[in-house]
Amino acid sequence: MIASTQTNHPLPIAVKGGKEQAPVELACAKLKEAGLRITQPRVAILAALIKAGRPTSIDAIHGELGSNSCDIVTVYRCMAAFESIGLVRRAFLINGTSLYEINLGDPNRYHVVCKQTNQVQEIDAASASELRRAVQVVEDTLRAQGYSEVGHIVEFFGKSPSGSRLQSDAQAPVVPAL
Amino acid sequence: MIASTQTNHPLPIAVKGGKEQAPVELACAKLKEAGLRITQPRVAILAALIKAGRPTSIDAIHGELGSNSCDIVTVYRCMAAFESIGLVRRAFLINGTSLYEINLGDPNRYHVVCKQTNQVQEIDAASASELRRAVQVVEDTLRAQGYSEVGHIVEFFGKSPSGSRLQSDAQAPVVPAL
DNA sequence: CGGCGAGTTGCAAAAGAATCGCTTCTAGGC
DNA sequence: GCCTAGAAGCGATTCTTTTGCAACTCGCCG
Repeated sequence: MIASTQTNHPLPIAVKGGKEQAPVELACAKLKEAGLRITQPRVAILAALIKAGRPTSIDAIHGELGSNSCDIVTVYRCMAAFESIGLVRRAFLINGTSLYEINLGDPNRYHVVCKQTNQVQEIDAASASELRRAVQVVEDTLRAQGYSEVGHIVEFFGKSPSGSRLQSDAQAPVVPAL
Repeated sequence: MIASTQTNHPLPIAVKGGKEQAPVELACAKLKEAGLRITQPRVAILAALIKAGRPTSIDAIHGELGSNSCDIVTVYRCMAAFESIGLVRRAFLINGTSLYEINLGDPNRYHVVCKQTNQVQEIDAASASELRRAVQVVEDTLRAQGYSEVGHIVEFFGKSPSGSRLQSDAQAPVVPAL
């Protein structure tokens, strides 16, 4: 069950603006739109993703779901499904593992990941948009060259000043991103 | 350039041109410079990397070394060592595995990887330099924010027009890397 | 020019991340 | 309410990368 945080859909907030819908509902709408079923595990996973609000590991999401959660394999499969319909975006760590972030339609986000804590922070808007533009140029060029289904990975890494302070902590304490 | 400073060798090929040093020698010089030993496996690996001239998988490099080669674990360890001193650059595939490319001092390269064949192609110079600039802006900003050891990953993916033609071939056979 | 020792390698085994096969379950259309 | 294709559960597996430890060797020193 998903508790009282989200009422049984008489659409309390949704209808209001006609446009602003509870994020989970919006995500579910996208699921349906893509012909995927809205199942209890999927809703829980989406809720966890939305609640996290930042790139999160499969393992962390699975953990977040609590003891009554679904199998971790299901999380893997859901993420793959979500990614294929663009409901989530993937971010990469230097070790090759990936994090997932909900995508409800906003423009691409770019992150910097602390080498020590794996804490994720967003790149400032100005730099990000310049980056977005440069990436756009490349992708357009590639499409012009005949490439299809063009995509990209962009990640930044560094020792964050706050990360250094926390470096004794094995895992980021302030931000349980992982 | 540095030719005269290191004539301590019989200089087999190197002397010939008088200025162009064999890449392998250059790489070995970098090894020594970093305080790492120049061993037979390392030389072989570097030679393979240089011969490849493009991002190559650990497995492929190991295979390239032939039957009299070193253990694949050694290739892993050497790559880690080489990367830590900047002798190689790492590129990433969507599946999280990585490729390694020799770095003898030239500016950062960016690639597009075919989703079907894993064929790697370089991004055209114009786009690449624009990208480089945008990345530079971000990294400078991060350093200004207190980040250290800043680095990044940038990869592009897509179905290449040639890749579609070759899609039955498991591994890229023809591939003019650039 | 032979010995010594820290750095390297080899081999076996382990650790992880992600995937697969197959059975059972269920969302949601009829 | 019934039915079935899609989804979830669970165990086992694949594949990449890492680790532990003994043996080896590069290259500095006497």
